[in-house]
Amino acid sequence: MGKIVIDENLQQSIDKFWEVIPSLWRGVRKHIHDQAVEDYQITLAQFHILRHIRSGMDSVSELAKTGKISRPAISRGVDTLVHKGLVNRSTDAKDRRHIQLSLTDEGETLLNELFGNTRDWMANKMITLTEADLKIIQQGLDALQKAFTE
Amino acid sequence: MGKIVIDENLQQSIDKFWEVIPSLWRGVRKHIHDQAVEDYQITLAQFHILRHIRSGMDSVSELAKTGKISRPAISRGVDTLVHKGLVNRSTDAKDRRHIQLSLTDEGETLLNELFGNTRDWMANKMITLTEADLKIIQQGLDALQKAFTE
DNA sequence: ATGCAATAGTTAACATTTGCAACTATTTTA
DNA sequence: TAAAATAGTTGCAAATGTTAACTATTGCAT
Repeated sequence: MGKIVIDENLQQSIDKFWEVIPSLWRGVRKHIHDQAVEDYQITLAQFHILRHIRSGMDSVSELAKTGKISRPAISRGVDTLVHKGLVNRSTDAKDRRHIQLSLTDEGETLLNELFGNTRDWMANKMITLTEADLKIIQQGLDALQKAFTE
Repeated sequence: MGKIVIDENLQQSIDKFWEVIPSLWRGVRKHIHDQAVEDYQITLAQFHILRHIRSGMDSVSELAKTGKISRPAISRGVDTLVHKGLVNRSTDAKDRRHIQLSLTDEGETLLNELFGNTRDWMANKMITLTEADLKIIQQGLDALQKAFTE
């Protein structure tokens, strides 16, 4: 964690990251946001709860920790999703403090549609790229993943 | 904007994007957030306003449009930054409706420190990569940029 | 074994933030 | 030149977040 000598190549990679990723990510989020809000009447925060539940997180505490957001806030978000019929709460026999969260069929469907539409939107943009470009993108993302998840 | 046939390579690139970028970006944001809030007492929203002002946006409307956030919200965010002495407001002689935004020296310094620290943090992670990996990352980001900014 | 600490979740009270609508001031346009 | 559009701010209501307090359950230490 000490002082680092940053060589030119490394510096350029970081610069490029900041040049590309924030605006790209903003665009993706905007697309999802518009879809979620206009077509499905859920907020972006609620969407992220759904997304994380599908990715395997099944407790309020877990969602709060990864979302860097307080438990009460998540608890309320989950509550509205339950009222919308998108999420189920069920008690865990192993640990009766724990309330297991899962998507309803409707929640699953909604998320699949949202992701499907977003994937098509992204594909529409990326269809202009060559096969070689696509390979490079995958390799570049792999390298980033390797660096940032250890 | 019609139906698209998504070939395997394209599909894999999109999958990889979703596998890597959200969690990576969340990590970066968390690092910045912790820095900004704990060391400089500004919120993440305020940080993004500062960042966009430095990148050349000099009006409330412009910030609102790219930030996908209402003008009143930006107006208030700018107001607190002005009170903190990080942003200047000045009237534009060419168009007197327009209030030009700029960073004060203090705002500039704060942003430089924040970015510097974040860059060091990223470099610390990426120092494990080979020169070839770094080149691939740059090329991959270039390709993504090409696809998503038309 | 039992009592104390920790964990999971919710609720209450309060503060912050956001968005919509309305308003002023200025510029564009028809 | 009158009407429409644009830039920015402010008031108010709604949504969202945080801390503190509370219940229920489990883990642990003596």
